[in-house]
Amino acid sequence: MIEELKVNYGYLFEDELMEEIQAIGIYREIPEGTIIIDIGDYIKAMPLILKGAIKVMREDDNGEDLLLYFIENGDTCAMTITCCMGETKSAIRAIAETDTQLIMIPVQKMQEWFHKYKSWQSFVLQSYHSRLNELLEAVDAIAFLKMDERLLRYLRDKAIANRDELINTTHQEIANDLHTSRVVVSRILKKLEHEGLIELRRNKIKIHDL
DNA sequence: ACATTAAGTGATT
DNA sequence: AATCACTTAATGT
Repeated sequence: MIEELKVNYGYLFEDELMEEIQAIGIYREIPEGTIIIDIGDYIKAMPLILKGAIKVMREDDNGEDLLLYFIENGDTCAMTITCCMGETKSAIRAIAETDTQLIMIPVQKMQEWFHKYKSWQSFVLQSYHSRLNELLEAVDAIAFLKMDERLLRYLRDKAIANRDELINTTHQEIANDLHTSRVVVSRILKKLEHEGLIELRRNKIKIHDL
């Protein structure tokens, strides 16, 4: 566990901060599919991801999901950062995309460190910045890309998050993430297969050139 | 062998 | 791009 922390964050934080993280942070292992943070939850801790990936979803009025982006090793959730500033509820849902190892940092500590450690401050700001960019990309994708382009992007993102070109999912699940229907997903996937970009099997999609 | 769930397809809006 | 209705294929019991 200490190893994982070193590998992912050692180069970012000074030794003193690393020790505080180890002393204060709560290590957790989260199985795939677990809801880590749900919409409306008050956030009391900030996760530092050691291993695995998390998908961040938004929900519409009808309770339908839409995937915003994936977060991976060495990253954190931007929602927690905003929430730490005030007493806000989460506007997103975070689900473990794969089995995930992370360290939970109490919000109070994360505020304290913000003033105490320069490296922590820039890490938080940097994360916030990249999450915001990913969010804008997600908006662009929904607004300007056609379904086939969105789907291809989705597959690539998912393959990267999982660090595996063989994706394990159903067409129905993809449809849910992209907020479309299963039939549409099946058709586009068939098309992509004919173009030689992917390979389809039951519950599995292999991506050829990442 | 049968039931269940995933995926493929034509037609319609 | 969504929905319906139906078929076919894969998998579990």
